[in-house]
Amino acid sequence: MVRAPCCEKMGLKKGPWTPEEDHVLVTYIQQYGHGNWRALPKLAGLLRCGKSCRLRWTNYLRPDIKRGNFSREEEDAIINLHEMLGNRWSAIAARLPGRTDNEIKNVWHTHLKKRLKQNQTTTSETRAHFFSTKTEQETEHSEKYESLDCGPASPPQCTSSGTSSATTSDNNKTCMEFDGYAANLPEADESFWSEVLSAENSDQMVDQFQAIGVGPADDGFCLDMYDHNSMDFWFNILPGADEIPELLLGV
DNA sequence: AATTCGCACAACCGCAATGCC
DNA sequence: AGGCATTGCGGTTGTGCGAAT
Repeated sequence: MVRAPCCEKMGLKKGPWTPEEDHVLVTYIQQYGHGNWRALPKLAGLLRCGKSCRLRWTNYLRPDIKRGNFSREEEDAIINLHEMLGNRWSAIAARLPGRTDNEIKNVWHTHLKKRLKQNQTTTSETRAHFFSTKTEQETEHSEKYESLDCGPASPPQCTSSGTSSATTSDNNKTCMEFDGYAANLPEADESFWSEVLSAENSDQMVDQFQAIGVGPADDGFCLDMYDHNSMDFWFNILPGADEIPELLLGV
């Protein structure tokens, strides 16, 4: 048995709020606060359900709400937070003063998803270029990459469609999701760096790692390369390399 | 000028979490 | 501890409006 929507109760109004209703709600809350949302509409003389009043207040009428377009900084923040938190809109909103979860959700679905998709297309072109120019040996490597335990990933908690991110660390491997697939990559420990340094094109690779501030600890760089924990990170470094190091292939 | 289409945003719905008795 | 009421949250829908045809 499905619970009937609260507003189906006799006489309760649905749909867009009128300025008069807004005025009544704001005046009441300013005067008495909103102790009990369920009781509020009756006390304020509104023909709305408490849920509708709460939503109207939290998403639109609250005095601390910042109206108007999102700045580029805010959009970037949403994208970053979404990468970290997933669709936890209220958690994202908590980090963006004056913005509501509903507003952020709308902006995400109308603007940011598209923006992300465009960026992703650019990245995919880079990847396509990388794989189209690979040598025979690299082909072998990329086949290995493609044959990693890369079954479709379980529904990603913190990734949006098509994006990538590191998820868990397990058995000394870091699991990465990449366009819906998961790959286990090794931890970047000392042996990782010794393999990098002994690779044929080590100078080139080390240059590229160092360019982004990542490298072996004794070279004065941080070891925590999984701060850069997306496949974009790897593809940004690797296009210039002659081959993908075995380590990155999880071999 | 009329109609269609797509976008943006407000509002709703249902489930989950939390609080209270 | 269990049941009910309330609140919070995320997904989805409805509506208004401007652009395109």
